Parts: sequence; C-alpha cells; structure tokens
Amino acid sequence: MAIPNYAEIRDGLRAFYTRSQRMFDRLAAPYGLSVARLVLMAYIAEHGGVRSADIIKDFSLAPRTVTEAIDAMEAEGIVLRRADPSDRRAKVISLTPAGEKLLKKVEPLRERLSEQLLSVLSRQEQAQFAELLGKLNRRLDELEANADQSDAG
Amino acid sequence: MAIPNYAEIRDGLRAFYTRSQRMFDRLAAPYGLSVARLVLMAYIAEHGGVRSADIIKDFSLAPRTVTEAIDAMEAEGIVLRRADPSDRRAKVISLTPAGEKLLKKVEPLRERLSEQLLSVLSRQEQAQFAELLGKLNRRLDELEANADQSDAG
DNA sequence: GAAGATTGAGTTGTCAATCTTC
DNA sequence: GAAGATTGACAACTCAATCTTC
Repeated sequence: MAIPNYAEIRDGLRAFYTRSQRMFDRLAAPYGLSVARLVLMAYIAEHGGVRSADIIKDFSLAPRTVTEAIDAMEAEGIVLRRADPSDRRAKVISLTPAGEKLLKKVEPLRERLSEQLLSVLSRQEQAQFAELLGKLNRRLDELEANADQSDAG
Repeated sequence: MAIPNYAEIRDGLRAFYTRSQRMFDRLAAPYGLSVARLVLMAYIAEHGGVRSADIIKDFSLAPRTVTEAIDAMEAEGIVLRRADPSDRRAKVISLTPAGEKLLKKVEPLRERLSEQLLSVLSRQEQAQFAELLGKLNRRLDELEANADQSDAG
C-alpha cells in the first residue's frame, strides 16, 4: 500500500485556497471590499444584529481581527455599532442601508465566480468535496478539544 | 435537481484552511517558525539553491512576501543569500547548516500533525480529496489565463 | 472570576513603484 | 523593454494584555 501523500494534499489545498482567495479579492476590490469584509457583511445581514463575540466564535477569528475589521467598515459607513440595551458590555453591529445596498450589488458577483470555479466539479464531486471538508473540520474540533484538555490538565 | 450549495463549500474550505493553518503555526512557534517559513525552508532544501523568482512562481506569491520572509530568515541565520555568479541581477538563496538542522527537527512534527489531521479520511478519500483539489487548481489556471488575456486585449 | 470589547506588537499576504542588470 | 530583487503603504490575521461590566 502506498504511503499517503500528505504533501500533495497540503500543497494543493494551500495553492487553491490562496489563489482563489486572491481572485475573490480582486473581484471585490473595485467596490472597496475584500472577501473578508464580504463574508462579514453577509453574516451580519443574515443575522440582523450581531455582537463581536458572535463573529469571533462562528468564524474562529481573534478578537483583534474583528474589532479592526468592524472599525474600518464603520469608518466607511458600511456597518454601525450601537450599545446593547440588555448588556452594557456588549455592542450590536448591523449593516447600514449603504452597506446593505453594497452587499446586494457585490454578492451576486461572488456567487458567479463561485460558479465559474466550482462548476468544474460535477454535482456529485461538489457534494463529495463538501463532505470531505466536513469530516476534516470535525476532526479539527476533536484535536482542538484535546488541546484544550491538555491546557487545563 | 438541488441548487449547488457553494456557500457550504466556501465556508467549509475557509474554516478548514484557516483553522488547520493556525494549528500548524502553533506547532512550529516553539521553534521560532511558522508554516509559511517551514514551507519555504522545505522548498529551499529540496532544490538546493533557489532564486526569489523561483519561489514567487512556484508558490504564486507576491515579490514583497518573499523578500520579507527571506530577510527575516536571513537575520535569524536560517538562510543566506549569495550573489549569483551567472547573473548579476539574481541572488541564490540556500539554507545554512543551522537552518537544515532546524528543518530536520521540525519537519517530522509537521508530518505527524498532517497524519493526525488527514488520517480521519480513508486512503481512498485522501486520494479523492487530492484529485478534487487538482481539478480546482487546474480550473484556476484556466481562469487566470483568461484574465491575463483580457488584460492584454 | 468570566465575558465582551478594545489595543499594542508582530507576521504573512496584497498592490504598485523603483532600481539594476540582462 | 523585460527580468530579478527590493521597498512603501496597507489588509487581515495571530498572540497577549487591558478595561469594563456581568
């Protein structure tokens, strides 16, 4: 039996992720956006009003990353932060009308590029790819849980 | 027929890539390394002496990224730059003995974490995953070629 | 003490411009 | 003019520390 070629997977994944990321960034750049901001905007739009902590948790990001991104988007009038009336520690982030408008314009372009990229796979292969990613992410959950255990122990 | 769920693939890919990347970074951190530097070191070791332009091409990186990484690694005594005798524009990058020693120590840890992560997939699934990534990367080649054509036209 | 948000310092990446040599 | 390397300015991420409120 052949030795598993982890390097091929690592390199293929790195190449695809970074290259496709760059392609999406170039798509969004003319609108003053990046994929990172587009993803945040879509998330905020989907959930209505969110807290920084929600984003940190759902995207596995560092607090610093989120504060900085929201700061920049707030300065550009895309999002706004209001005090949370139910918890004086928290702030509620939502899209401004301008932010919603921008999202509605750029989101279809992202979907179109996704299509151009992913339609090279058959429906079955797309489902396979999603399933493999799901397995790998669940494996990460396990390994992270173990790491936390070690920390505590 | 169901509409392809591109968002699931996008989100799954983003989550897996960024989370696993962070896990590898934490593995390398005690040795003063990052995945990015580990990857560069492995490439330099494999090829003996390389030029900045080789790295830029083979990893699809911006020139800035490479110069900065090599600068930092040179300052730490991991790599060294020599003038290329055959081309006075170029410099040849190679690992120092200390760099080789460090790589030999850390590379097995990377392989071990790859195993822990990817062994959740069967051999067949690993092969599938690699093949799907290959298809997607070739698709990126096509799209990038089209983009270049548009630029020129 | 823990949760929510922010901030300081540093890495890895981008784009765009520059300088030297081919 | 094109290729090889570097640099300035900036985005998006990390870790670690801090401050307020629960």
